[in-house]
Amino acid sequence: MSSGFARSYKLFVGNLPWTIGSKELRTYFSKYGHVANAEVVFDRQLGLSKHYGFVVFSQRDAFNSASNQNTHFLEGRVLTVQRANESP
DNA sequence: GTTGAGCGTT
Repeated sequence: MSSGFARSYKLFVGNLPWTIGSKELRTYFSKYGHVANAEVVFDRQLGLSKHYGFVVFSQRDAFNSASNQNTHFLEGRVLTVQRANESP
C-alpha cells in the first residue's frame, strides 16, 4: 500500500490559481494544523508562479487531515493535493 | 497584461 512514513510531511499542491502565493497557501493549510513550511514554486526567469507548490506539516495530524482530502478548494478553485516525491 | 500541468527558488 504505498505506505510510507516520511521524515517530513510534505505535500505537493497543484492547480493553484495565479493569484495564490506561499502565504496564501500556508494560510489555507494552516486550518488543518500547524504548517512547518509552505512555498509556491515561482519561475525565476519570468517571476511568475508555476501553478504548483509544496506544503510541509509539522504534525501528522495536520498532514492526515489535509491528506484525507485529495481535493481542496481555494479562492473558489480546486486544488490537487498529493504527497511529495522528495522522500519515498 | 497573458497562460495551465504539474514535484521546486533560497
